[in-house]
Formats: sequence, C-alpha cells, structure tokens
Amino acid sequence: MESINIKDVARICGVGVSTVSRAINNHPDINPETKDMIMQVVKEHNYIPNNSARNLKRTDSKAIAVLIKGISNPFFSKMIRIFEKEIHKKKYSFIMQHVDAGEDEVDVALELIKEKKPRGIVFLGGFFSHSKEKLEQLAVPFVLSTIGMTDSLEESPFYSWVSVDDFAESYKMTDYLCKLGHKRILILAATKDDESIGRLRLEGYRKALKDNGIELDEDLCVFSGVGRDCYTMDYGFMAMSRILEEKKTDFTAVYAISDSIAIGACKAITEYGMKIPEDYSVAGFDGLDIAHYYNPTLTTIRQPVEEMAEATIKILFDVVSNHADHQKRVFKAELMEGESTRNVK
Amino acid sequence: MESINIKDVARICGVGVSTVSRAINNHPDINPETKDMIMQVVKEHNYIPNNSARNLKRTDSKAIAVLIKGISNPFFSKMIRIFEKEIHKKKYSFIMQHVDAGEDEVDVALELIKEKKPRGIVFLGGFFSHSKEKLEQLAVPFVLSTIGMTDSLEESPFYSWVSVDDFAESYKMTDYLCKLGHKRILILAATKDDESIGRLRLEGYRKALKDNGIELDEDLCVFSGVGRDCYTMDYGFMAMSRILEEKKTDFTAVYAISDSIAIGACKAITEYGMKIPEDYSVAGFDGLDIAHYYNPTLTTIRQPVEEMAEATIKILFDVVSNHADHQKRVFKAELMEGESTRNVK
DNA sequence: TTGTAGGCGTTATCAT
DNA sequence: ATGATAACGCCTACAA
Repeated sequence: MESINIKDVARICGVGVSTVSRAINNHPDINPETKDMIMQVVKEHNYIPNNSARNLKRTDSKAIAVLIKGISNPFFSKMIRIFEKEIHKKKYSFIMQHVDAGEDEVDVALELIKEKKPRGIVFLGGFFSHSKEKLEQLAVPFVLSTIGMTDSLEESPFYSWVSVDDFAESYKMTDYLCKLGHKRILILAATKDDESIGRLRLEGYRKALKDNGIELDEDLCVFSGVGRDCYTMDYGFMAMSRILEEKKTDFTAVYAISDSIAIGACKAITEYGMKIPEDYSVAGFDGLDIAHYYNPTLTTIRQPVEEMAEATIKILFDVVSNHADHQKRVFKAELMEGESTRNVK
Repeated sequence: MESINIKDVARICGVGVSTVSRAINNHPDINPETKDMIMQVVKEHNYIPNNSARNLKRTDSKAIAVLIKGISNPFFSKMIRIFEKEIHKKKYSFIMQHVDAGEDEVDVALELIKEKKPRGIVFLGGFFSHSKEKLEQLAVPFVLSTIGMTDSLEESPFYSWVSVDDFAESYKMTDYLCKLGHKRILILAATKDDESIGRLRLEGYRKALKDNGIELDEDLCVFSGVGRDCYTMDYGFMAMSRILEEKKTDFTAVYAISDSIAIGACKAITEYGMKIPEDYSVAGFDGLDIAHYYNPTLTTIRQPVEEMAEATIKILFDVVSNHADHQKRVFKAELMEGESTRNVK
C-alpha cells in the first residue's frame, strides 16, 4: 500500500535525491558504483517513479500522442500498430488517448498537452469541424489522419492532414459501375445529416452519375437512421433486406459506402435467393482485408492504410524534429476489381 | 504558448487560488456569484487545469483503467465500447492505456496506479503468466478479461477473472465435428510454443478426438510459424493453401482456432476449386460478426462478448464500491451451426 | 561526483 | 465564504 518514493530510496541508499534521480534517468555524471547500488535498491523495493510528478516538472517528454475517436473503425487497429512501431523506431514513447463519443477532441488534446507535454499529436477519426481559432490553441504540431476533408478544413498552414479524397474515389467507383453498363445504382449511404466522409462519398456518387448522363433517382439513395452506427454489416443487411422486400425500385448494382455495409448487403441479397453478381453487382469502399477474403471477393476502393499511417508519422516527425512545413497529403486509393461486380452491357 | 495556471486565474479574478479551485471542482462552500465570475474568466482565458498536478495531489480519482495488450484482437473494439459505456454510467472516468507488445502489463499497471490512482483496473488480452508475488503488488482491484486461463492462474482470491473455458469450448466444437462423422479433422492451431488460448484450444481438440476414439495424427496439427500474428486470415489462407498443394494428408474437416483463420482457410479451399462444405467442412472459433455474414455462414463457437464485457465492469465495481469478493466467472459459449460444416455419416 | 533547496500546478488544511 | 500555506514526488540549478 504505502508506496515508496524517491526520498525513501535516497534515504535507504544513504545518498541525496538528486543522485537517485541521476541514476534512474541515466544521467552521465554519476559514479557507476553508486548507480549500481541505487538501481539495486530500486529493484528490490519495486520503486516506480511517479509520472505525474515527472510530467509536472518536465517541459520535454519525447512522446507522440494519438487521439482516437470512434474505436470501432476497422482501420484503426492496423494504423495504431504502425503508429506504435514507427514511434518506437524514433525512440519516442507512444501515448494512446481515447476520445469519448460526446467529447471534443481538441479539448482532450489541450488537456493532454498540459498533462503530458507530447511533442506531436495525431488525431485519428472523428469529424473535426473545428474553428480555426480553436485549432490555433493547439501549441503542439498535429496531423489529422484519415479524417474526411470538410469545407472547414481549408488550406491551413499550421497543421498537417493525411487522407484519401473520398469524393474523387467515390466518383471513381461509381463511374466504374456506370462504365460496366449499370444505369440504376443503389447507394447505401450514411445518415442523411452526415457532414464527413459519408457526405463526400455520396457526392462523388452523384457527380459520377451526372457525368455519365444518368439522372439521380432519390429512391436509389438509401440513408441510415440517425444516431445509429452506420458503417456496419448490420446496417447493410437491414437496409438491403428491406429494399428487396419492398420491391419498390429496381436496380442492377448496389454501391455501399463501406465494405462492412457491402458485406451486410451481400448477405441480404443471398438470403433473398439472388446471386452476386448475376442478379446484382455489389461494390464497397475501404479495402478491408475481408473484402479480399469474402466470397465473392468484393469490388472495393482500397485505401492504402499502411502507407497513410506511415506518412502520418513521418510528416509529424518532420515537423517536430526538422521544423519542416506542414503538409496536406492526399493518397490515391486503388479500385480493386472483385467478383462481386459484372459487366451488364 | 504561455499557458495560464490557477494562480493566474486567481490573480485575474482578484481572489485566492483556493477559491478558484473550489469553483472548478464544484465544491459546495462557495458563493455562486464568485463562482460564476471565476468560471467566466476560466472560459475566456481557456484555462485548463493541469492533470499531472491534480493527480499528484489527489488520492482519489474516480476512474477505471483498461489496459489493452494486442490491439488487433477483433473483440476488443466491441468490448471497449461497452467498458466505456458502463464506466460512464457509473460516473467514473475511463482511462484506456495501451500496452506495447514487449511490455509487461503489470509494470504498466504499477506505473499507472502511481500516476493516475485509478480505483480499478481491467486487463484485456495478453497472456498473463505472472507470479503471484508480482500480482500482489497491485494494490488496486483488477479483473482479467478475456484472458486464457493458464496454470499459473490458480484460484487466487485477490483478483477477478472473466473468460470462456477455451479448453471445454474447443472440445465442444471438435466433438461436434466428430459426431458429424468426421474422422480426419485438420486443426489450424497457433504457434507451437503457445501457452495461452492457442494451447487450450488445441488440447480441447486432442481430448475430444481421444474421447471419440480417434487417434491423433500429428500431420493433421498445423502450427503457425513463431513470431507471426497467427490469428489472421492471412495465416489461414497460407497454411491451407500449402496443405492443399502438398496433398500429403487427407481430411474431411478443418477446424481453425479462430474465425479469421477459418475465413482464410475457406478462401484457400475455394480458390483450390473445392467446395465448402461438400468437399471440406470448416469450423472456426470466436463468433465474430463476420462468421454470420460470411458465405457460407461459418460454424463457430460464439463467445458472449457483450455479456463478458458487462460482467467485467460489474464485477469490478462490486469489488471497488461494495467491497464484494473477487469472482472467477466462466461464460458458456454457444456453438453456432453454420453452412460451412456438414454431416458425413 | 554529490547534496540542498526551490518550484512545477494543484488540492487540502487551517485559519480568518 | 475566502485566503494563505503546506504538501504531493520529482527534477534541476546551484553549491560544495
């Protein structure tokens, strides 16, 4: 219970606290024998320095913090693993901080900066519609990773940004389906009020249809109910089942704005006794591993997750260590042709 | 840059620091007008209390910490979401702490206890083969969640444990396959030196074979190379492909010790031109959502993840708030019959 | 090479 | 209801 502190260690060793401090922090100017003796006592008594006290005193921390909003995103675990690896490679320590659903990520960051004094921050996920003045409070370099570009994220030279162009990639997929001869493409979109990637992907779809001379049919735009997690297999299944039951509209292709939704839709179609791609073509978005392992393999837009994660850290370190300028980096995603779509011309 | 502290706020407000402290901490004995005035200044100057200083001074924290080892586990995001919800419901705050691959989770916990003084800890994942004396250093109640029971985790009354019985459930699945008439069941196991759930599931398989009068064929036990993440679709695919190419042994069923591995195996079998379950039955373990959405639906052991997560928090709070005794809670998993297995009698 | 003392920003105790 | 002040545990000048 009563846990030991640096003073106790000093007393036990018969030295001053600064000597103990030097020992545990690998300072050069200390007698090796003294150090060994101290470390011995430290081990024996299980002395563990109090990080709060350390953080309070320090100005420097040699740490990168990653703030995660919405842990359910299937990309994140892969990205976090890369963050961890890359950050360690640079001999920095890695602070992973969770941001609750209702919480403001910038407020959390502000708190964290005071508390742990990280040298850089990665914001992962979330919507990020913050005012410029709020963002400017962040006195630590940061990069927005895998966050949909919204209008409020105009060219600001004081932070970095790594993502794909959701609009353009969604356009690419829709255009691909059009070129396959599909004229009636159902889209399984996010919630109607979505302001982030959900909206961007929907708009890419709209634009592609238009450019292909296909008139937008609102009946083919399916939205998730508000307040529900809409990038799920469950949503895809439910929505698709309902549509098939209703038989209100016909279509030859389904474009789901995420692979999870697409897989849910596939299930609904199969259960309904229809075949993919013979009866319906199905396309997704994200390029999850499962898209490749699914049966049939799913046509999707593969985001280069690993590269994006690596770039995130690289850019951050460039800014942190080399005082490089902030970058806005847009990665090109790849359209993966799977067995789930077919030519209907 | 120069960030404001409680003294500055006090000076600006023309009051003492303790009054400011009372205001920001919702202490009762403060004049509402004074408080309003202070809070006004706090907002205007974006004052944010320094948590390190707070933690240093406080003895109490009203927080539960969750330590996560191996973020790639597909269960975790679901569990973490429930942890977050349940912890918030109790008006506690939620500290999520990542444990690096090489790090010792107990050491991390020890550090965290000093730093943040949580009232309880959840260990999620990892192997947890710690000596009793090491565990006893933890002065804070903790529960091991979804951690394979190993021999070193004997009946210890000073911590809780929530999991499924990997041995028994694996036995159940293997027995099920035997009862379907399969006599040659290939198992896609973990690494050979696995000491945790990988070993437990393998032993369940062995025992079930024995009880069904089937002699163990070592050629049917496939292990992952050491050092690789073996609960992946990639491993399942690679291993299964190799086996099919080699044609060294024959079998009628494949039992993968995780759903991810099973899906990888399914892909390999399908690509090889074989049909599931006509040519090979395939079974998994875990009960991921995808098992239900996969085509064919996967026969698997569904772990009651949500209930386990809820129980984890419930037990922890019982110990923390009500001084209840620690519990070892074994959840029963459910064998989900999918389309991937068939009767061969 | 080592020890002493002050201060990091808070909260808590004690006066007032 | 409010203010001064002593910790909390550590690091780091500065002194020895």
